[in-house]
Amino acid sequence: MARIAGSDGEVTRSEIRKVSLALFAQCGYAAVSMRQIASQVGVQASAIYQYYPNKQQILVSLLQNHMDGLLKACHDELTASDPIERLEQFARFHIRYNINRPDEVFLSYMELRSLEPEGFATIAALRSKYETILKSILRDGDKSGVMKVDDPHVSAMAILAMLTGVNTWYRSGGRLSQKKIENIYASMVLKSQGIVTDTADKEEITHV
Amino acid sequence: MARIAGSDGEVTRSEIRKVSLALFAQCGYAAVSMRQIASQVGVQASAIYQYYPNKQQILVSLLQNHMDGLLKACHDELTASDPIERLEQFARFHIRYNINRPDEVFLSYMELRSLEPEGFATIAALRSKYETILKSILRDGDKSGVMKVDDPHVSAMAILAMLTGVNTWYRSGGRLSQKKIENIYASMVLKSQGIVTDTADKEEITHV
DNA sequence: ATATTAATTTAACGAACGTTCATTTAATTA
DNA sequence: TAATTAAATGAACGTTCGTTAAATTAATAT
Repeated sequence: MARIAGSDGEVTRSEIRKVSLALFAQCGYAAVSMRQIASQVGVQASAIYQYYPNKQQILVSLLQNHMDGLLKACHDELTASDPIERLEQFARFHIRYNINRPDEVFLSYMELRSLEPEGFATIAALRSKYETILKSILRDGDKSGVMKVDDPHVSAMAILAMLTGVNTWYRSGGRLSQKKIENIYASMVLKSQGIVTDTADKEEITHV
Repeated sequence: MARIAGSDGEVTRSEIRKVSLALFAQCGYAAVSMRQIASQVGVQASAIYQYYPNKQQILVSLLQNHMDGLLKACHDELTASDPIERLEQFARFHIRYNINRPDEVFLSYMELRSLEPEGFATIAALRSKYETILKSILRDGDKSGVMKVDDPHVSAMAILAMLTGVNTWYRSGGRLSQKKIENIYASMVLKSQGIVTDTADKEEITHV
């Protein structure tokens, strides 16, 4: 056999992406074989080489794609100029965007180590760009006195870790709605940087 | 050749552990071969089987060991009875303990997926035990009114992710001392749960 | 109808994998 | 000193790995 009736390169390409993403996230890049991917796509391993030059490039392409989408969406959603508002927008955006892309996020944080130097540099630069957005907000908020930021770099890392961590426990259809989760995390992020939210109970705070 | 002059089983065993830990953390469990471990230990691959029945058991043993140590140390350090003090003790302990064991922590969070069902159940139970310690503190603090905890489970996950995240950026000999980092994180954790720290600047908070 | 391009197959490559086994040498015990 | 145990070796097992090459069929363009 050779070409199959009804076969379409674009469909196969996107199937390879979908399957690779799921398998890499579930088993880890190194533990997944080309034959495993091919099998789930419904094709022989050699067919994958029509679309990607090698296994490594599948990973690079997936990560590149994710980071590009993240940066673009973030830029579009951060509309406020006030630092506090911007921080809240960032927190809510990060939760909302990542909670629906658990596999991409997991890959982005876990498989940087599987990248060869060139791909690593590319992806690390994109991540750094994203981190800088948050650091700028924190620096602005601290300078204008509306936040208490001990160290912008540490705060940024702490906030990102906290927000991204939602993917370690959240499963759709669980006890809490995405909106509720977004609210809880946004509130914790603001409070962690010395911003008092207006969710009533203000007397609680003055007991010290 | 066979047995080497001066060879000692206990030394080799601990070398295997040390090397496996470093390699698993750096490359991922699946990407590391028995020959690779053996080579760094200075021995043939077959010699490893004198100490571990298979590759999987090396990983299980490393993770088991780490979680046991973590739980034991945590139990010893959490001496306070006041919820706020206990939360601060927990935050400081988690940072201090984990910051000096980056490889173990990385493994514990990343390679659960590499465990076969039996090992997975064991390690997951230990982790759950640790998480419960933090959840109890948050529940106590919320009930007695000294904290504002939206949801103990979410707060616990958020705090743990935030604290554990320090290992993604901290490198010894960097700009900040471990003590300073501990302070910053402890402060953020307390604030995130509605506790106002006594680091002055209280008027900042009342501006809302 | 024919030629070309797209999509896939089958077969094969050498290398590396985890693991087992029989053997060999060093250290310890009797 | 002889027998036993401890610690390691080297060769080999069948399997799987990523990747390449040539062949084959389907769809499209001429």
